[in-house]
Amino acid sequence: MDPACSCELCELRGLFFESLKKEYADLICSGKVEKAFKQGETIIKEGTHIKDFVYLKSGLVKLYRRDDNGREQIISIAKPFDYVSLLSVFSTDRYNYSVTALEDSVTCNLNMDDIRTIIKQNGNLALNLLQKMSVLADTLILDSLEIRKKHLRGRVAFLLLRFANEIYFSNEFELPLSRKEMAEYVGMTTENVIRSLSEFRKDGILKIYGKTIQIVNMETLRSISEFG
Amino acid sequence: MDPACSCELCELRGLFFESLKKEYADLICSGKVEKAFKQGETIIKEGTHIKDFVYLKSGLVKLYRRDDNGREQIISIAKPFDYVSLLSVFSTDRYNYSVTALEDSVTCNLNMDDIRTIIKQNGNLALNLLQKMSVLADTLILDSLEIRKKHLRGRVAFLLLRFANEIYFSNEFELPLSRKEMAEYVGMTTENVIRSLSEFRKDGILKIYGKTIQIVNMETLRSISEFG
DNA sequence: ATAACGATATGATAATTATCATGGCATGAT
DNA sequence: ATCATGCCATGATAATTATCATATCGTTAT
Repeated sequence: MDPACSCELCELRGLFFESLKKEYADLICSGKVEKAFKQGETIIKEGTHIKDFVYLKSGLVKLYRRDDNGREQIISIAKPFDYVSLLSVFSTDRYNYSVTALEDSVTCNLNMDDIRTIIKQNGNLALNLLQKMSVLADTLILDSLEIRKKHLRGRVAFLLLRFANEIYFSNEFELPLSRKEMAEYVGMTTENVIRSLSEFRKDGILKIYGKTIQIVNMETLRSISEFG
Repeated sequence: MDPACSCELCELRGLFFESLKKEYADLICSGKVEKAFKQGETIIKEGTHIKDFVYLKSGLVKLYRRDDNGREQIISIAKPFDYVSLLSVFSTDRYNYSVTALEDSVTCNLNMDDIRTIIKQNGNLALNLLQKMSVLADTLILDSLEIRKKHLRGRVAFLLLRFANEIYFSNEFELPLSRKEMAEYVGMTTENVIRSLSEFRKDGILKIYGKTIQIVNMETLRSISEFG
């Protein structure tokens, strides 16, 4: 094995390498490129030719599209272990969304041709990928339906709960999104995101210090998210 | 080859069998079950254990979820060649949506364990499935974003165009959905679907005879869908 | 035949949400 | 320093959409 290849130590290796024989793992590993991105930097640009299979080692990124009027629509927030390029990567040769870093992030890029070659010879990897892609697609679709059926306050509550419980695992966190981006995520206007946050603050559900949010009353927030 | 197995003649065989060696194709083929459903019948019920890999030979079906308030949300309309169970099938052991027939339909059900076994030994099939799943997921997500950014009239126009141009390939067709179901698909109320249709009729864009729709002015409908 | 029901349809009104205007407060550029 | 710019914030108003009430029509059950 290539001694310069540290994939065996990578905290993500299980996702990929658990299903691969050593020789294949080495091929992937030696072909990989790690890239670091600062907050705000573009990782993938919509319309770009797909060459790499990208996953996120650390940080936080947003996937989004720009519509005809130049407005952005955020598709999802991806955290480490998520396969950033997974959706488009097998369906087309160009990305149909962009990805930018919400926090300083590190990606690991694997060569797409290598991946294809290995899949053809390795059924376990294929099943593994099918499963991950299936989970991802399911999640995105269910989230989308979930958000759609809520009122504005419920959408903002939903987002805050997501950050608290599934990303930062804390009642207090710094929002990685601007108010505008939150609006782009849940399909409402910036003003109404701000208004909802202000109302939550006035009702004693949150404390807000700029981008830092402290959830004071998790239960109420939860019931607003479910319907209130 | 099993002489009773007519998969070689199936119009769908290309989707599956083009990537399989004969021996595997025979295994799949002899394990398949074809099922016929009348309009309105349930094909898959949310929460049910997944045993089969289902695809649609003929007809038209809706995929939908029931939310906590008992309301239905339609995820998509699937037409022949679509892999009805594709989304959940690799991610979980239970369906998280239901499928019912909008028209008389025939499905072909393959044994999921067989599929898994064969994928492990057949990389081309795996890549083929990955690609199809990727396309499907992409489409669902982009459609969802597309619908979300439109006003109500635009959503109804979008739906009508979809039926005319991608399903029935005609300016005149019989709606496979009730007004209520159209509303559940695009996230609006039944009354407003009806109102939009009535307005299109008054404006001379459509002729409506119950469930039969004739699109008189395709261009106007298209511009309403895009934004108007 | 008649009653009951669900789908279609329309209007009036209420609720929700977007848009527009304005101002404060940071931050970075000149 | 001050200027411009991009968030954040709030209020007033307009637009959009949902809800409620009511009626018709067709179908099915009795």
